[in-house]
Amino acid sequence: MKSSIKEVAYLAGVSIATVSYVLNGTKKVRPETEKRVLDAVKKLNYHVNPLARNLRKGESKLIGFVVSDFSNYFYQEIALGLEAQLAKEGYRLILMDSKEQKENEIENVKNLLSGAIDGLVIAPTTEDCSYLRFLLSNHPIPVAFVDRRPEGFEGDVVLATNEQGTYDAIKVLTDKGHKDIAFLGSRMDSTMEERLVGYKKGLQDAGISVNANYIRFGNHESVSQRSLRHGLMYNHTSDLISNYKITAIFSANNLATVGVFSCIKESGVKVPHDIAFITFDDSFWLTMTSPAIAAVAQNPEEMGRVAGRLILERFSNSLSTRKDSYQEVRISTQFIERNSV
Amino acid sequence: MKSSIKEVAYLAGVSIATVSYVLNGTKKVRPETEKRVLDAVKKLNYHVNPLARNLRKGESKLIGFVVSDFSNYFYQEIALGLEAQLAKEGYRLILMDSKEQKENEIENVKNLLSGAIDGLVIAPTTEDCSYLRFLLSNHPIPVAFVDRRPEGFEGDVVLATNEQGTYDAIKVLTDKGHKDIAFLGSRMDSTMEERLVGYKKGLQDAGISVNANYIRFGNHESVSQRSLRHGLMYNHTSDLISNYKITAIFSANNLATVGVFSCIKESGVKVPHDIAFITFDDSFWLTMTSPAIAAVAQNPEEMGRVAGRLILERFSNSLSTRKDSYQEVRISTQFIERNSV
DNA sequence: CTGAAAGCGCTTACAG
DNA sequence: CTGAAAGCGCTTACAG
Repeated sequence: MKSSIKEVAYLAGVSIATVSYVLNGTKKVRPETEKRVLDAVKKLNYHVNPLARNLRKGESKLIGFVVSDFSNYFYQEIALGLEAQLAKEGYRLILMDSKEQKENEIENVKNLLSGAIDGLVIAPTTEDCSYLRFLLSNHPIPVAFVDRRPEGFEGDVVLATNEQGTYDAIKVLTDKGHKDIAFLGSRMDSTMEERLVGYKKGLQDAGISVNANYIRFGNHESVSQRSLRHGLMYNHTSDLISNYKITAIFSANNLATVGVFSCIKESGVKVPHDIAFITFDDSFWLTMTSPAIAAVAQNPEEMGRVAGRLILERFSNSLSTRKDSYQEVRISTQFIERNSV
Repeated sequence: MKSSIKEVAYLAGVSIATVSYVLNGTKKVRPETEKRVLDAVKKLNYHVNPLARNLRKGESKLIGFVVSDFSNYFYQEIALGLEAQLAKEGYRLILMDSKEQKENEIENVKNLLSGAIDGLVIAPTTEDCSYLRFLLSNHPIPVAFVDRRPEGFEGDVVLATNEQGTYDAIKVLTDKGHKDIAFLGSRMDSTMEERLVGYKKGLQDAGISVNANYIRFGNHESVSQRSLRHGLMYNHTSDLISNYKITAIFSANNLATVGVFSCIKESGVKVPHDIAFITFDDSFWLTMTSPAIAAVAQNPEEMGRVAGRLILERFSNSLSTRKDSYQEVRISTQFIERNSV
């Protein structure tokens, strides 16, 4: 059933080179000849064999996306933007989930490399990306990172304005007179560090001193949205509510929020009357709760689009070898006011 | 930097055939020879060029997944299960979002076919899949469908137990004495039809007659979770609450629920006191609302896994040409009781 | 146990 | 404007 370029050439009475020229528009061909080729193509319902083209051109038009936790909708939206951006230039996305485990991440990259990919986008599970030095030593493909800045390996990076976003939220709280504001983050990393800086600056600018008891983190373990409901964040929140005189909580990412808000809800604490609440990361469900939850919205889809753009630029500008040109792009966040403050 | 099989052969003092035999274990090779090859491989940090292997073997180890609406977490979880299942056999997933538009779906399939894929999984935007007949006529690859049964094209299908799941939920309501139960679905299709059958049977078995006014649908337009909040479902709910004496609402999918619950919440109706509420499709956020929302949980991850298994079976059994062997697999749903009933 | 050689189906200098 | 031919880097009958 499947026909090859040879059959087309034979049927059209030309060489396979001419068929290729017509199909790719790489050389001028006499209109009459072109028609004969096109007729033969249609008659045989011929399609170029991409496997052969790939080998010949040394490219696959495939980009790998290794994502730290695909069950987190934040990353799903990044994938959405990335896919859309790549599609514009005829590239396609291969998705691999690391499930918050570094070893899976490494395995995924290896797996991707053993297939054929032209570029790599990574949302790393932890900042340590030194393993890439070895893995990529014989694969000169561009790599872009999203959400966390890598250590031990260089590439383009796309991050949110974590510090500013948090600062904005804290300012909303301090403007309303809050002085005892807790900061809860699911786990410490470079991104969380930036948010913490925003928190501290926000307090400082309002003349409030930082209380170390009010700052809590989860652990580096793998955590799913579901298990988080009654996990470490839940306990931290419970402790803060019971034993400290906090009047506001800033939850520094969507994973933490699941545990924090579960606790708030189950404790019968009134939001915002007893405690005001703001979360980093927006989602549609934040309007389904009572009250609706104010949020610092990231723009994950845009982050994905930009990561895609950065990778694609490496192909067109053939900058892929120029290490000095790596870009760090910040995507701005936006405070979304709702009844929880 | 990149070395080829030739260089390995040269360095090891053997033929390229022998290198291939060692690397693939396809033929017995003298241990001593094997060691020389392996040493050369390590020394050169050689990796097989997948592009060449693909051409030679006529496969890409790539499966395309064309998903009707990737912003819907239901499909994201299917992708998760599918990816995991395929990874087990060394296959990788290419993801394409149709954004609820048939034309995008067709474009995605074309795009995928013009690249190299060994199989296709489709969550179709509408049941009409006759376009595949033409597109796949020269691409003899297996196709599996999830979530909706295709019309005009055959393949393996994975569906939830839509009728039974709905029946279970309605029974919970009728057992509690509800007689005026509304059914709201975001749009009519084969899957929704099955749920509607479950609804009607549930009422019938409880000796309650169906009231056509209580059954409402959205339109076939593209709908995002966000825009749905105050869309057609919201209006239907508002109408039902204001003008009919309903005591319970069954929302037949997660998209509808966003609009329905938004309206319930904003209307100040007390759940479950004034109106009991159950939704099809579970999600973590259903416990964040007040009250938590009871749900008929599908198992999208399992649906993805099974779809992957069905595709992989077609490769190993070389059944891909046997049209008569198509399977329809039902993944069971589970009622999850929460305070909304 | 090992190798020479064909061939997967293209694209692209090169020649005319 | 068109074609003969090299070659991308593998795998695999086939021969010995």
